[in-house]
Amino acid sequence: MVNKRQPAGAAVLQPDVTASISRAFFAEWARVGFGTLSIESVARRARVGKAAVYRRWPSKVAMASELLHAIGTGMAQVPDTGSLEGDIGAFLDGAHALLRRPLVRRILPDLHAEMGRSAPLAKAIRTNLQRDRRAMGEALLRRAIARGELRASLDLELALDLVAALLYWRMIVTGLPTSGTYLGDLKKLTLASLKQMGGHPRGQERAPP
Amino acid sequence: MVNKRQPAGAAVLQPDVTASISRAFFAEWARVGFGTLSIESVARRARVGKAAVYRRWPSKVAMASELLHAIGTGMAQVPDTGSLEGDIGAFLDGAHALLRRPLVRRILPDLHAEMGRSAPLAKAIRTNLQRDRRAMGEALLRRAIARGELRASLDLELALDLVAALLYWRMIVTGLPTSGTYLGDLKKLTLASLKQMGGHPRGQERAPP
Amino acid sequence: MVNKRQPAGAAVLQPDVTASISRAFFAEWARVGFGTLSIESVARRARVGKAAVYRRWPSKVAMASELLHAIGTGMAQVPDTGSLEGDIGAFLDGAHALLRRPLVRRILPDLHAEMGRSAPLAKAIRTNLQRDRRAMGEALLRRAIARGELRASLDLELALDLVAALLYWRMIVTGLPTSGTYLGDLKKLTLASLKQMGGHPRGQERAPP
Amino acid sequence: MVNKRQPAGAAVLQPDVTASISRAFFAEWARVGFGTLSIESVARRARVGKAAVYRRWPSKVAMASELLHAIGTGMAQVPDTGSLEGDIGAFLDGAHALLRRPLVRRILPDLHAEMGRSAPLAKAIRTNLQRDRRAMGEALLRRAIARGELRASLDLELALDLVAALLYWRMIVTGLPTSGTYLGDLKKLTLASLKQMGGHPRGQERAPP
DNA sequence: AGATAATCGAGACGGTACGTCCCGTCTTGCT
DNA sequence: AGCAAGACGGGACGTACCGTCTCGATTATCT
Repeated sequence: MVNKRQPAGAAVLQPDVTASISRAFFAEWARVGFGTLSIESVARRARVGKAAVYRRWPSKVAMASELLHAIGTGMAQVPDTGSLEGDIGAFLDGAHALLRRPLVRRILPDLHAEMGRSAPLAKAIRTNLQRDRRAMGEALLRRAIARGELRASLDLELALDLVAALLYWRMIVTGLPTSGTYLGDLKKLTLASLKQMGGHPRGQERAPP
Repeated sequence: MVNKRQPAGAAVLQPDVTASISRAFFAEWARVGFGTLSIESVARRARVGKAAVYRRWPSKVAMASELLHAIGTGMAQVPDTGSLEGDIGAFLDGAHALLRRPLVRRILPDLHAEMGRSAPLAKAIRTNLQRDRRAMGEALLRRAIARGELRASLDLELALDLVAALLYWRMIVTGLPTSGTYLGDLKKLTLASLKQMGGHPRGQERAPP
Repeated sequence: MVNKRQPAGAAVLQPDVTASISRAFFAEWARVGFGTLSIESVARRARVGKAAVYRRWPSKVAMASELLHAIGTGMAQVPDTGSLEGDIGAFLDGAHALLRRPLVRRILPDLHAEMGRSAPLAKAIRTNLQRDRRAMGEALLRRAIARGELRASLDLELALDLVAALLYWRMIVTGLPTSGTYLGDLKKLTLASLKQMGGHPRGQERAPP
Repeated sequence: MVNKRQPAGAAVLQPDVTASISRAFFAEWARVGFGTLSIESVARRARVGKAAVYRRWPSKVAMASELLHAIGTGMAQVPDTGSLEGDIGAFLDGAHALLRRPLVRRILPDLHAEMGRSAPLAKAIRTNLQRDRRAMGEALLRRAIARGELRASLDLELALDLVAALLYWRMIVTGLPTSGTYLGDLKKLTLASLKQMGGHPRGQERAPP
């Protein structure tokens, strides 16, 4: 048995207090935005003293970095359905489901805006979340190339942007609705565009019938 | 004869004060974000009394709406170069130049985040700026259809998203650099993708050589 | 003949505007006190533009000095009834009537307070008003000495203070009421005290019966 | 056993902050007058947040009332030297010393002026300070009557006014200096005047030799 | 009669203070 | 030691006025 006594009267950060703060943090973020977000309001919502928050994280940015990291680790799931069409479909379905959650819709653009302002936050997010997601996307594309579904000459950078950009733009930036067929059409467009990438552009220049 | 007399001794808001406030407003926005932006700091930076600001706009949101509108009106320029390739190139060049400006890079994602929170701001922006830009984009595509460069069956919604989304994603969201060739490759990709839209997807399914 | 032409089309400060401002000035002074008194509120009450006030006086203190001087000149009336008792009675009756006026009750202590703060105001008041009143009091006492009603050896300074101090203290400082008999008793006390001044104090030391 | 527990973690107003505010309050009062006195300047001078002031007193008047009361309680000292001459001398010496203090010279007339304007302040001061001082004065006079030094028939009201009025008038209202002999002469005058009060005025009417 | 210039009201200007609210830090006393 | 409660210095809120300054419109004099 481990004799790991705390130095007499030593208390330990209580996990349920931490969890309560974490929930309150994201709820408040979604409600008022990162800039306006105050530790005090988080503590109030978590029914916790302010000191309990500051004992855990030194700042708002540190709090966001750590909590987002904890969430993000389980998020970059690689599907590998066996075909490019299946992989793209699964990826877009997942992203669609994620971006439909109100909390995410509110927090994501705010996070990107704050990253433009706070270098530490930007670094933390880019190295912890975006890198993983980008690596996952690259793997997906390389598998398709290996299967012969895509040309080896395609521009990976551009292809990755293509896969991610449209859904984000539609759902987060424009705020327009994604009608029943939109997601399906988007899948088709993405697939078709990927397939022609790396080819000779002249081939497509004939006027469509 | 115009009977446009002021009511005797009426003082008038001075244009140079308005201009100074406007400059300070955007500078502060870029610096701290919309949520944290305080009227007091704007007035201080503009070397102006707080009352001079409140005399002009009742709130931060009203201020943003009007000032962005004033800026945005001159922004939705339709190029009409005579060919789809030229139009797309001109549009992306313009957007690229715009998104390279530091002030815009800071403010744009913040604006989108705030629009998700403030319905009045969202409405003002969407009806004043996005509607115009979207209309301009539609006109561009319809001209290309009329010229026979694009199929009449293409999904306009999706096509518009395609044209706008990638550059925004790359420059604003990921924050990654747009290398010398990136913009050119993006133009080619956009053009090729547009041209195949509305066609039978099966035709492109043959494995690339 | 004096060739004192105005430079063609010269306008002149309108007397009724000046009078209206003067009335409003004292009314406002009585209402809020000198420190809180603002030119703006005076102009508002006088239904006059702010500039009309500033065109006449450069400051609040200058305004008070000039207006009080204009009022005070007609105030230091020497009665000369032929006897000390008559003179003292007349003086105290006059002072009593003056200090009963609400405007005076309000303004006088405020003026004294402000004089302790503003050297220019203090100088203006002391040389314009207090000097005259003090001279008048001295003349009154000297006449009584000449008549043999008072000793020549009495201390003029102290005697003057005695005549003025009690009524001011009672009416202005303590704010207690001056009952019907108070003023009469005060006259008797003042008279008796003056008469014994300058004499040998031992004479009065016998115990009262 | 005293059950005076605070409700768990209750914070308590810090006495040194209160003292700092009090000092700053009187200093500012003496500097600019009660009307012009701003809470903000008091807080600034005390190097304290505005909230720390408002946490203690709801208004300027309440602040003045309480602080003056706190000061005034230790002020109404009854000397009781055993003789009227000694008592009067001690009282006037004390008053002289008090009225010589610059802070008092500035604040006192301002306080009286403000009392004419603010009923709550007037009530607070009259019941807390003036009542005590007046009671102390009455006791002094009654002792003298008991000793046979003064007539029982003298008018207490008038006598009290006499004792207090002259020094206040001289030092505060006229602002004239109190030369070396002035205070001594004043004592003699006061004493002599008191002794003759309540007697037959005719007895003193014979012309002084 | 017409020209002219100072005075008039109105009000925008840069400021300061209001009294409230909330921030992040720090202290206190209970568990 | 961890916890809640809350006082602390500080800063922004949006309003109300401050004294200064700038307007057209008015008005009284002088040509």
